[in-house]
Amino acid sequence: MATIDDVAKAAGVSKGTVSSVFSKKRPISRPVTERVLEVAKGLGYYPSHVARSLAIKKTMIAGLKMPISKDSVMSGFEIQMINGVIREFSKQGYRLLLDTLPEHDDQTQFSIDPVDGVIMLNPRKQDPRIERYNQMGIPLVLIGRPDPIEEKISYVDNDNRHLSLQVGQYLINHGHTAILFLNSSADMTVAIDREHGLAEAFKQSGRSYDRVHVMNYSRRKHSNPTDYGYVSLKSIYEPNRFTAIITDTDRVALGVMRAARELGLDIPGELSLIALSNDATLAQEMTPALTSVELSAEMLGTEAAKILVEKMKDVDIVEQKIIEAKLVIRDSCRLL
Amino acid sequence: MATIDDVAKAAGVSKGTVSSVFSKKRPISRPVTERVLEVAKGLGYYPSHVARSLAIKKTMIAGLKMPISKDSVMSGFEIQMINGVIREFSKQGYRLLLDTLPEHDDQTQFSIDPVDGVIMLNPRKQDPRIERYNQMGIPLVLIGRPDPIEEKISYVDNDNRHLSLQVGQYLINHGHTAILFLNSSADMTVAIDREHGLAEAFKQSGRSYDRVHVMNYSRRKHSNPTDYGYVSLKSIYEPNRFTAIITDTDRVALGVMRAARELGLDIPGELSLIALSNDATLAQEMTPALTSVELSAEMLGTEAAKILVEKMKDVDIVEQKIIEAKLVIRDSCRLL
DNA sequence: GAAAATCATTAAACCGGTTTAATGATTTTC
DNA sequence: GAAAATCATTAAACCGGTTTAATGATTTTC
Repeated sequence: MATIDDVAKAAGVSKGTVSSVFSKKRPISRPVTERVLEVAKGLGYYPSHVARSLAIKKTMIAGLKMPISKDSVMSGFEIQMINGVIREFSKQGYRLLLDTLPEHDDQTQFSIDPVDGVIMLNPRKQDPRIERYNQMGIPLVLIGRPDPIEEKISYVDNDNRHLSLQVGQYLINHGHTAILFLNSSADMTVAIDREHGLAEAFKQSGRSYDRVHVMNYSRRKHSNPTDYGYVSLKSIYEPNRFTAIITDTDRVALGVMRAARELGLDIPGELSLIALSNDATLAQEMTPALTSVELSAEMLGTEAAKILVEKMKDVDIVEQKIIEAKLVIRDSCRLL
Repeated sequence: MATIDDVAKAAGVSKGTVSSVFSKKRPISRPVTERVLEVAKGLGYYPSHVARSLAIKKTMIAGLKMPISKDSVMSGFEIQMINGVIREFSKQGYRLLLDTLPEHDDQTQFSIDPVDGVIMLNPRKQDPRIERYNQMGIPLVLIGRPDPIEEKISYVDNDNRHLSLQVGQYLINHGHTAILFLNSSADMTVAIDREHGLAEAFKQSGRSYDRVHVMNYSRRKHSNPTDYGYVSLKSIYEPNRFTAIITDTDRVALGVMRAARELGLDIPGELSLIALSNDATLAQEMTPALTSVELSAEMLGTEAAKILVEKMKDVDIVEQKIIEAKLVIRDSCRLL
C-alpha cells in the first residue's frame, strides 16, 4: 500500500501538503493539488482512516452495543429499532459499528473502541459498562432505562407499565375481566413491567385480578412466537374461562387466531384479542384486523441516535425520553 | 484520558512493558504485571483501539456496505441476510461496520476504512468499488453477483432464474398456464432474472406464455407489499382469467389471500398461490399454509461472512457460491 | 524600490500504540 | 566461581496521518 510519504516523495512535496490536498483543511495551489492527485491516483493511494482517526481523535462512527443470543432470532422490535438507529446515523453522516460480542470481565481486554459515541441496548442492572464509558469519555445513550436510574445518564425508553395499564383499562371498560395474558419471556424486564401495568389497571378499577391468567413465552417450550400463541390457546382453552386474550406481539396473536379458528371460536364474537406490539406489522393484515399497541420501535432508535449525535457535539448534554405507545383500535375486540 | 505513557511513568516502567501487559504478547513478571494493572485502574486507562490498529494493521472489524433508501424499509430478505452476516462474524470474534452512506465520486473522499475485509451488497454493473477495494488490498466478498462476472471475485448469490424456472415447471405440471405474476420492482435484477426463469419454463414445456401476466411492485402505487398483493388482485381479477398467482414474497401473498377472501375465491380451490420467498416466515401461519420458495437469506449472509473470514486469513482465496433455494410444498396450490 | 504584508509550503512534533535490537540482571553450566 | 545461557525490561524506531511554527517566495504598500 502506498502511504502519504510515498505520494509526497513522488510528487516532490511535503507530507503536510499531501495531507492538506486530501483533507482540504488548508488551501493548496491549483497546480500542486493537481500534481498530488495525479501521483496519488498513479500509486493507488488512499488515506488511512485509522491513522487519520488517531490524529484527529474522531472517527465518524457510532457504536451500537447489542447482545445477540445464539439460539434466538432478533425480534421484530429489535429489528425496527436498529433500523431507526441506522437511518438516523446514516442521515447524519455517521457509520455504525455493530458490536454483538459478549463482554469479558478481564481488565486487559477492554479498549477504547474506534467510535465517537455509543448506543447501548437493554442495560443490565448496575451495568458496569456505563461507568466504563464515562471513564473513557465516550458519550453514551441507552435504549431501555438504567437500573438504578441516574440523572446524568441519557436514555430513551418505552413505558411498558403504562402501556399495559392502558390496555387493561380498555379491556375492563369493555367488560373483560377474565383475561389470558400471553406475556413475553419471564426474564425480560418488559414482561415484568407489563404484568405490573395490567395488575394496576385492575387495582384502579377495583376489579378482581383472579380471573387473569398470565403465561410466559419460553424458548424451550415454543418453537416460535406464533406457535406460542397457537399452542397456548389450544392447551388452556375451556368454554367461558376467558373473554379476552392479550398477546405480547402480533405474531403471537396470529397463532391465537389460528387456534381460535380451529376451535370454532369467533373473534371478536366469542373472544376479544389485543396485542401489545405490532412489530411485524401484521395487525392490519389479519382478518379481523388486530387491535394492537404501536410501540414505535423505529422511533426509539432514531431518537436515541439523535440524542447521541447531540452528545457527540457536547458531552454534557443529558436527555431522557419516553416514547409514547399508542393503542390502535381495530376490529378484534368487542364490548361485552 | 490516560495514555500508555501516563501508565508507564506512574508505574515506573517503559511503555513497551505496559503494552506487553495488556497485549500479553510477551511475558511480563507477575509483580510488574500487577503493579501496572493497579496503576492503570487507578488512572482509568484503557488502550486505544485506533492506535493499536494503526500499529498492528488489523482491526477485527468487518465492513458491510449496504445501500439504504430514504423512503423504503429494509426488506425481510435483507434483514435475514444481515442477521446471518452478524451472527457469523460475532461467532468468529469480528464486529461489523455497517456502512450505509452513499458513495461520493470525489477522489479525495475515499479512504481505507478501519476494517479487515468487506462484504458488499448488490454490486452495480461495472461497480468501480470492486477495483478500489482490490487496490486497497482489502478482501472483498459480494452478495449478489458481479457484472461482468470475473473469476477473481468472490461472491455468494441465489440463482433467481433457476428458482422461478422450478416454480414455473411446478405450476405447468399442475396444469396452470394462466398465471398472474406479482413480481418485485422492475428495476431490480432479481425481478428480471425471475421473469426470465418463468418464461424459460414455458419455453421448455412448449406452452404458450400468452396467458401469463406480469406486474411489478412500485413504491408509488403500493403503500406496502401486502397492499400490492391486495390491490393487484382486486383490480385485475376477472373470472377464469388466471388459475394461479405467483407472488414475490409471503407478505404479498397475504394481501392476495385477503383479496381472494373478499372476492369469494377459494384458495387453492379456485386459485392456486405460490410465493417466491418466505422472508417474513408467514407462509406456515397462513390458512391455507402457503406453498413457497425458501431462499435461505440468512445462509447467504453466513456464507458470505465465512468466505470473508477465510479471505482475511489469505487474500488469495476465491470462492463463488450459489445458495440453493428450495420449493416447499404446502397447501395453497392444487392440481388442475 | 525597499519594507511590510500576504501566501504557499515545509520540518518537526504529535496522536497512542507495537516491535526490534540492545542491555543489564539472574540463573545455569561445568 | 568464571563463562555461557537465559530472562526481563527498555530505548528507539515505526505504523500513517495532522498540525503548529517557521521559512522562503511573492505581492502589496507608499
